[in-house]
Amino acid sequence: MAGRVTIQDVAAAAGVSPSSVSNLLNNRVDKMVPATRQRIERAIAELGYRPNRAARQLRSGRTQTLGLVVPSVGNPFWGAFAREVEVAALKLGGNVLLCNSERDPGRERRYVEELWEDGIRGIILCTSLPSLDHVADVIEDGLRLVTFDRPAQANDPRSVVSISIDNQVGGHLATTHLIDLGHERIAFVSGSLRSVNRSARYRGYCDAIEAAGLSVSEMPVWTGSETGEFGDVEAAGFGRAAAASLFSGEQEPPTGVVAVNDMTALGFCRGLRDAGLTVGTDVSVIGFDDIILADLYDPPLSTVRQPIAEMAQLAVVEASASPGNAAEPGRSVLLRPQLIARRSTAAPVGAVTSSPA
Amino acid sequence: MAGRVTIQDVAAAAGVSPSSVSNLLNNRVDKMVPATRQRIERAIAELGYRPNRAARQLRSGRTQTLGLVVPSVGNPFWGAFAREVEVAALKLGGNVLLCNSERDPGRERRYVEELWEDGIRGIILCTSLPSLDHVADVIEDGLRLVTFDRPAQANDPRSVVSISIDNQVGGHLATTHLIDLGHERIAFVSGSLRSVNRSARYRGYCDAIEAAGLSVSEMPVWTGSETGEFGDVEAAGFGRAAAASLFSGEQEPPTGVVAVNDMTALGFCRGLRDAGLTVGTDVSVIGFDDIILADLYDPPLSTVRQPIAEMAQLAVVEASASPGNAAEPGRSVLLRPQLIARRSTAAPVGAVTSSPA
DNA sequence: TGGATCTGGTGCAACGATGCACTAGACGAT
DNA sequence: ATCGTCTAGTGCATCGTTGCACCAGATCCA
Repeated sequence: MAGRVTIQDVAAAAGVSPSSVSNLLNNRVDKMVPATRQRIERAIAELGYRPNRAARQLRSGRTQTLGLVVPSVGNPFWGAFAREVEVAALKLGGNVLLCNSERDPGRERRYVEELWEDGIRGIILCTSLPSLDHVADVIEDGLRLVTFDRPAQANDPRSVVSISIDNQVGGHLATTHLIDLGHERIAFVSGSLRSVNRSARYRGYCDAIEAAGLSVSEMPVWTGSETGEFGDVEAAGFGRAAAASLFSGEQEPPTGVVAVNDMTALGFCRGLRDAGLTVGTDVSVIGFDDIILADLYDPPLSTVRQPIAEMAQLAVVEASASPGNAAEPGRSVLLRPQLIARRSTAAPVGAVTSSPA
Repeated sequence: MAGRVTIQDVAAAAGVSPSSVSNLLNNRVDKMVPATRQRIERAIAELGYRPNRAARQLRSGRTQTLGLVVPSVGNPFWGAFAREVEVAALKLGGNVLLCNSERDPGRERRYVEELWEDGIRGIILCTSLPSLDHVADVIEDGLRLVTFDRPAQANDPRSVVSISIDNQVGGHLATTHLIDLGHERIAFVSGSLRSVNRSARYRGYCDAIEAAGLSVSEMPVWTGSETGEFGDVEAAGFGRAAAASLFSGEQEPPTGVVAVNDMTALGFCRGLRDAGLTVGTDVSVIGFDDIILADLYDPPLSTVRQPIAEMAQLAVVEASASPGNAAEPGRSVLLRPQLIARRSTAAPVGAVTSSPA
């Protein structure tokens, strides 16, 4: 039967006290003669001893388990991220408790509090809310909170670590890509912009538009209703609705579209097809995230890739940081996104860059 | 500061012993006068008491945390399932520890053992391996193992509960759909068939083919290399390779294709496009699972849907079953899959059912 | 040689909840 | 009054680990 060997058994086998075994286990080896250490290590190996987590946590108040709060692992982007987080945690000997917030601030708060009360001291919170007020109490109590996909805000609690790509650069990258291809009427499509990263992407879009000598005010920007749903599952629906709206004939339609993420972009593509248009030929579409389906789509979707594995690794390290370096300041890490050009973007019909007469 | 109130505090506040509080907490209320019970409940509410999980687990050996072992949450199907599992666990007051096996039997075993040794007594294992030998020890020790997406096998340990759709029916459904549309040359595309559910889907395919008076031996069946990779990420690559192979001109190509899952189907569609063919017009393709992208794809992918939410709910209930009803036998639950016809399937060109004259 | 200092380790009381074995007191039967 | 029985609730040892406070023995210095 597994899980039966205790620290006492190891101590007896090695001819030392349980305290010494504990000392070894907790790296208090400075005062221990090498021979003793080896005896204990031998005993541990021979008995196949594994410390009891519950006892450890009860006594020390610490745990190797991380909390991961994502909007929904049902969304391919978050699923991919969750996987990388688990991989990274495994490397550090930790586990991951999975929570789906459905982007509901109330659920976010409840999860964070519950995890905290269960003794979990490190949480990776994937939220795009501008404020962290709803979890401020717990942070003050000592929670190591790492936010992902949400750049730091001025009034965030000091200890918070933020990991994100530079969304403004990403938005710029996507938009410039379309401009370089020759597009001059470029739409921006998103659900509500009340999220930090979305508005940053939008800012990057605006910058690029202006830098090209175009005027944002003349561009078709579709941001759903400001008060509407925020879900990830709904993102595709948004995109579809946006396409229907922008190509309804009420205004001059765009030749290029920057979507706030791949799900929205995919939905937009579907909407284009509904309207009898062809993606990549009639209209260029670029997304954001590079989810697995982007490359599978027909046509393969151009997008801005987030370095998910690297970010997950960073997040796990920060969330696992030993409380020893308690003075460690909060900070913000912005990684650089990467443009992935595929077939959903091309020169606009009749553009200068297309085949010569 | 949260998590500070102990059972002693509650006992003191209610004027009873800690034992009585514990009795209430553990539903040993048969011997307790209602007034006492109410006093305790009041105290709990007023102090905001929450039992310490670690202490509980240490003492009782029980925990509310479930282990979930999926091939990879990066795969949209597993991501969607994981989400539903978490939702169901939440309803029962439980948590979910996430593990990605990458379909590696060694990792599966290590995860299961580790979870067991950490005191977790219920695990939902998403595996397609024909044998459960690699985790038999732990099951014997008392683990409540629920397998998902893997129908029970004759020599499975008795206590194992299996939850799955009826894959054979699913394969039959998909194939019959194509036959009904008029197809007579129907391929089956899969990675290795060394998995229980895939071979069941294949059996359903065979049944349907034979039932239609056609001959399986004349059908193009593509199953990758029997010894090849098994991954979910690779599934799309398989599909693409299969399309390249089946339309290389070496043999008469199929007009309809049954893919073993949606990722493979999507990859196949991409392969068709590589070959200059149009999905739904030149070739009909049907997948399996109904992942979120199936409906977004161009054209929307016909598929066989698994009732994920219902299955997740069932799995969680079984994995959380109190050890009280220890005599409860293992069993197998097969849910019925549902055909979702979309635009990737249509009558074959020149078929009787197409436009007359 | 006595006392200070250092080294390598041990003793033990927690951490917070559990649940078996027990009992104080009420009640009934004789 | 004595004894049994029942009810409602309590005492206490225990789960496995931790880490502070302590200590025996060796070494050093005057």
